[in-house]
Amino acid sequence: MARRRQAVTIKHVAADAGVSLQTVSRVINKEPNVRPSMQEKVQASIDRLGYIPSIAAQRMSGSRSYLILALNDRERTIADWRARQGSDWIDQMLLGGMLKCAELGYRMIFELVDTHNDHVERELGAAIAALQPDGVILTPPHSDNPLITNLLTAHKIPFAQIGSEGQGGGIPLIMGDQDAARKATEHLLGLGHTNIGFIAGPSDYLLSGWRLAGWKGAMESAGCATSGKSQEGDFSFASGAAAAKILLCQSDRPTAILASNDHMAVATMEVASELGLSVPTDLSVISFDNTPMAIFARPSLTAVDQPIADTTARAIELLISAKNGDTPVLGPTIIPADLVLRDSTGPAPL
Amino acid sequence: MARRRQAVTIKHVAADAGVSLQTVSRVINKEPNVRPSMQEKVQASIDRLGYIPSIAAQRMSGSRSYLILALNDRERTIADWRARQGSDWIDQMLLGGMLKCAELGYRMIFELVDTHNDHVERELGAAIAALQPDGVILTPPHSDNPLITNLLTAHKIPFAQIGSEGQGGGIPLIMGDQDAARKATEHLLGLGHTNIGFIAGPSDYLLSGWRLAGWKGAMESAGCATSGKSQEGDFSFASGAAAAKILLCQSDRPTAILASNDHMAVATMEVASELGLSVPTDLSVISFDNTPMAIFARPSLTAVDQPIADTTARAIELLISAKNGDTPVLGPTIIPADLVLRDSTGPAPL
DNA sequence: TTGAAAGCGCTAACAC
DNA sequence: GTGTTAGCGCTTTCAA
Repeated sequence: MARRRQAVTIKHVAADAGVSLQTVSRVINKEPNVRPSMQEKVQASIDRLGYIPSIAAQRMSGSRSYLILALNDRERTIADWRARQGSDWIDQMLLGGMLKCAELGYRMIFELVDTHNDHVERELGAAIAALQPDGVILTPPHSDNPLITNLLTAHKIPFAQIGSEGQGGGIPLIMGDQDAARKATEHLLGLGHTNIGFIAGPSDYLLSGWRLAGWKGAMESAGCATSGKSQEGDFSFASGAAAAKILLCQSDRPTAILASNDHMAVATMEVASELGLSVPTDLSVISFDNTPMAIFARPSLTAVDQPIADTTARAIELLISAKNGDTPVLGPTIIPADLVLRDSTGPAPL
Repeated sequence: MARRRQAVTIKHVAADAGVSLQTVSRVINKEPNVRPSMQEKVQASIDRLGYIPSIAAQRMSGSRSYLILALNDRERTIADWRARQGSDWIDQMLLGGMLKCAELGYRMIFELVDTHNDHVERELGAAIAALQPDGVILTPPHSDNPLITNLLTAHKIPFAQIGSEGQGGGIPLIMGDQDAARKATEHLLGLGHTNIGFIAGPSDYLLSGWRLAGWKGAMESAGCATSGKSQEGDFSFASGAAAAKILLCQSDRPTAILASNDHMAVATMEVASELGLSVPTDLSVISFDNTPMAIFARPSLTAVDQPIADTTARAIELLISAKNGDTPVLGPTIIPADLVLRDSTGPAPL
């Protein structure tokens, strides 16, 4: 295969504009100290020749690769893809991240890593060596993995930690779980519910705690009891069903349940149906995440949306700012989550 | 920001192993004419130092970037993402493509292009100049777009055309639509159905024709009538409902319908329900694509799976072979599609 | 404000 | 079979 050469290089532009390579480089990188007339002349040549810099060459000589690496857990991601159940986490990251990258002249590359073992360091190290990304986006459950955060810190590569409060020294972003849980609970309170159950996520996810706190806070502010009204699941359908069964078989049965993800909410509706309860007449249900499952459930689920796209987009912006040496934002960036109203919620039964 | 240097370069390895750069390069690239003892010694240094070549440097000097570009239609992809209805085309491409790339030492980068206007050339040209990909994967509806295929041909970049018979000079891959349609129809015939309706996709999609031909072929082989039993939709829910209404209001109503995608199949079930027909007792329904919607539909849909992951993986293999100068496969590569049995099909009513 | 020179990490081409 | 040399396209450093 023939040696491949760039069609139009910086040399062509320089020759065309009658200036040095360096001046063209300055124009490309929007550096100061270029006379406007020069800048215009060079830009005209660039446009005329349709010149686009090679990112490989930029990376070779300069300090940037114009590449952002997004890391996801290998096992979970592949399992979701194979299940074809419409878990759209990756799509939403792509939606927010790719478009924002494109806007800023960057590209996003996905990489899967094994969180469970020590391969992480080798795998991530290889990706860093091969690509030299300008920034890395970490996602749960490894946003706070010290093996990863230490490695990135050592390499001086800025990184965003989605769903983390930023212990690792990166840029933390969280999705307003606590506020959203409060909002969802308040919505139910507004519908007249006072006995509202909660199905929590596993405690090793930080967001499980945030969601729980939001529900608890809203309940307590309204003077409603929370004791004995919450059960922990592990995000799976089975665990949701088990939790729902416990809550719904109590003598003082809740008239509404807030479940920490869509799977557990669907399970709750199924259990309700088995018990002869209809949703939303006898029981209102609200879920978290708003994956496609929430739309397709019958009745469709009122859900707290997870603003993955917005969060990823913001992560990209902050990463590039950090790379540019801008002063970092203090504290975690919170992306607010909306409540999407559908058919699984209604007024409390009399 | 400090100038970033590679931690371990080919030089370090060469020094460590006491050989020339070139020898290390030969080992990395698995070139012949390296004495086994040399190869082992160098490999030992590589392993010990944890050396990984920089793809930017490889691209700069050599003829490969180790990057594969996957092109998708901007408008449709973004619309799907925003709808959050679980269309998992991109996920499946990622599943098949990313894993295969990783296996072969490549990376996959996604890019969205506007198919509708002449921006394509500018957009794609820019992506090519910036990334210099070793191969490009084209997806419907622009697998045969001459603006794109000509540009790639001119740049001598190998490209795969998914869902195309290969008019553009690329590597064509198709997903066995015709065979699958035949299989699906035969499945219905096997259940005793003889009056089987078909809802076609829009005629500007090549695969619409293939699916239609498969149904027609199976019907004719079985001696069943096809005239008046097919209606064209445009893949939307509304068009599916309209087509189903026409088919199901005929005096000689079909006992089974094969719809060219999941949306139109769900619409068909809804229309059946309105007409007081129950699925699958009175009417069997089979869909194409097997997106998450097919799982969540009630009853769940028996569907022809679209093997996007397998197809993408194969495309990567063929692209890299082409890049290596291997002799191309003749004719389109056909990836067989399976029929996934669920609850929307049953024996023909008596 | 602009230009010239050096070099990033690697491979192709050629010499030995 | 192995080493040497000359770049790839760009930015950095330094000089003018």
